[in-house]
Amino acid sequence: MTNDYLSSTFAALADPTRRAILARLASGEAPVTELAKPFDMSMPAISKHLKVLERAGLIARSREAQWRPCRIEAGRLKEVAEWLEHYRRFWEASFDRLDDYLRELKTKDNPKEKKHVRKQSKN
Amino acid sequence: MTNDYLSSTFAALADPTRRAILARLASGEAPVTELAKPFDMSMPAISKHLKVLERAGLIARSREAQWRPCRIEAGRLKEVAEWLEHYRRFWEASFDRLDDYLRELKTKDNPKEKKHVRKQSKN
DNA sequence: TGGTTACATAACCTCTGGGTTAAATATACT
DNA sequence: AGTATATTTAACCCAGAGGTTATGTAACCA
Repeated sequence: MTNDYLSSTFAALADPTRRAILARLASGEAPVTELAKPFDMSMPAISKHLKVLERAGLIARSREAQWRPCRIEAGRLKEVAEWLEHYRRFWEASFDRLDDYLRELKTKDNPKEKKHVRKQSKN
Repeated sequence: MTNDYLSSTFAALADPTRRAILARLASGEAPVTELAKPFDMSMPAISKHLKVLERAGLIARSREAQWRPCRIEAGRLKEVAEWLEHYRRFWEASFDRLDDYLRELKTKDNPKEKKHVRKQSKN
């Protein structure tokens, strides 16, 4: 499942340095040295971050002489967006409407339940 | 900045158990024992996962007798969605149009550049 | 050929994350 | 008061993440 990828994608995004690198790459390809400039961090550290991003499928690296330009690879970000869509109603609906939704779900599934709804196939 | 929260939110979402818990909670409040049922895992492990989700602001817990019902708290998910929006064009635009975009960005910012664009204030 | 630049790999350290079992706490039930 | 149920806390273990310095490799330059 796409499930497997989600864990490594989220893990990769959980680091501010890596998110900053992605933000930089959003304005175009860049070689490693340039990506490293904003950070007070050794090159190997940056290299590791890039490897994490690459393994997570968030960036791709090519070769150009002695440079290794990096660019954003958007597929996994799209998967994250799709995963998030399942929860959109939680922040878009007004709270009242959300309550309505849950109450409806509850009574439809298990009319006698009072405390909490029972497990039901998710998603 | 919202930046601080993003790291803990993404970190919380990087675990499949925790995402499954969120998926379950998407269909309504549930107490801890019920959340634990699908998993071959000790209660303290679940308890820790819930604490991570709570600290990340992804769930909230209340009290009801000896139960601690959990529910989704959508604010942080919304922040993730907003963060993602900055990258939407990367998976939505056709590749040609993306190339156009980057080329335009590049020439506008630094007309003489050939290999790669220079650093520029991000986002 | 030798030096410089760009980057990766190796070896190491430390801290945290995710799991365990055992014990504590809180509420309800009789 | 005494037991059962629900949940958290404590103490521990181990693997992995994120950083370091030192070293290796590859391409360009003179």
